[in-house]
Amino acid sequence: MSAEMKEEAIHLLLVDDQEIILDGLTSMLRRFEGQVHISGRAKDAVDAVKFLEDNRVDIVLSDIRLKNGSGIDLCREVASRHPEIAVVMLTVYDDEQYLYQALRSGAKGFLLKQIGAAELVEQLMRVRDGDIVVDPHLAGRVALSAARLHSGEFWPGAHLGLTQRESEVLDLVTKGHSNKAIAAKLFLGEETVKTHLSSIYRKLGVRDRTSAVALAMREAIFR
Amino acid sequence: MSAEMKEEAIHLLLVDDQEIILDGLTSMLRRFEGQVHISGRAKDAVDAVKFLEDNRVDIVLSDIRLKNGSGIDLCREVASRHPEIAVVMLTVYDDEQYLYQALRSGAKGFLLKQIGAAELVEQLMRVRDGDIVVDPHLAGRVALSAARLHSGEFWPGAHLGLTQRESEVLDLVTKGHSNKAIAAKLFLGEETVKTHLSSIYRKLGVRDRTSAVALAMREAIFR
DNA sequence: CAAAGCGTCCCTCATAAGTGGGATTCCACC
DNA sequence: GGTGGAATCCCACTTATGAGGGACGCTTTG
Repeated sequence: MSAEMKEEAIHLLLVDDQEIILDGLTSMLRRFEGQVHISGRAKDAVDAVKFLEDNRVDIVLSDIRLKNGSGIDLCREVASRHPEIAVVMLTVYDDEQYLYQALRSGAKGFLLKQIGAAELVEQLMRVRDGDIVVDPHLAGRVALSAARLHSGEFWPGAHLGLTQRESEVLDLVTKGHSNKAIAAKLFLGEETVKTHLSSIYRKLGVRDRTSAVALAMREAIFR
Repeated sequence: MSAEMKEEAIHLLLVDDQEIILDGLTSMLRRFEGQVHISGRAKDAVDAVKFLEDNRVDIVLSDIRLKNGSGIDLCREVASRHPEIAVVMLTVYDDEQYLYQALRSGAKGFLLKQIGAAELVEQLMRVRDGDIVVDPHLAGRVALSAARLHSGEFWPGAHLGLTQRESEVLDLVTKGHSNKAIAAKLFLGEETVKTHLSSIYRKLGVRDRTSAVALAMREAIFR
């Protein structure tokens, strides 16, 4: 405890287009004044970048969706202009895709807004110490995905009983390709594609590619 | 001003599963202590209903998405058990569909979380006085929709240049019907359906029904 | 090892889908 | 009173799609 008290407070910039969130964070973090210090608040990416020019900030805590440009854009901007400043995304979107996008854009953390105050501060301190953090609620799911990807046993649509190959085919169908084009892309005969499609229709309980696409997009298997 | 000061403060119950939001609202509304008073906070619909049993509450301010049941459920519950208590939805979902659903379920207001403190308090006072309020950001759009519906000049897909008939056809295609089935449903010849489809493809810039469906669903024209 | 599942390819056949013409009526707008 | 778009229908033609078979090699699994 005393070891941590010696360290300087983390300087934060809060970025969110909703005042409620800014207020909420401020009031949450007030209880941890020794550990975190709110340097400033911004309502969009432009304001945020401007603020970083002439203020000390260790971590930018930003929502994903902002008014002028997304938090993802902000990540890239900060990563290129101020590589020493970490950006942590704080969002309601409990979505793996967003997480991956954020991390690829240089985010050092991805937390959900349902996080508690103490936990938030703890994660911020870990980021300050060089860690990359992921919200515990997402971490489990992500690890599972990663494990499945590693062993090659996971692909979109697997939960519907589709094989990997069938998923590849359905994906291309969803993108509007003809059987011939799909065959060319996958280095297959057109007949093979048809065979796969027949299996897909049987498994999905549909009669043609149109319904299959509708189902795939509704269930968010592909987009 | 003095006339308003004479009135009693509005007793609020805040409902949201995110602590940040509860904290944010609390700290926002602290500046308006004479006009609003926070009776309590709840994390889900069950807690909220329980709280209403033995506390004075004038307005329930709730998110749409909660842990146990939605804010919509809460609306119905409160409307039937405590018709004298108004429920106001406060949400990030800037979506007309949610708005309509909430109002049909008895909500007395629909506000977006991006609202400012002063405006929030003003809207709450209007609800207390019997008004039904809609966030100004949504109100314009809603009025436009309503006007278009009234004059019959609005249908899904109109913004892409589709005619009303073409939209009907595309809708049925999206639902997986064949040209023949569509013709039967709309009392048309199959050729007519084909003619419409060709126009649709031209206007959407696609080559077949599969891509048209993908586009329609991606753009959320139909689902 | 045998069975099962997957992935690949092949064939035939029926029909659905899509194109490009042309035609008619109705209605609104200039 | 003409122009043009929308909606309807028709025909001829080409191509894509899907069903129903069968066949072969490969792996996994019991």
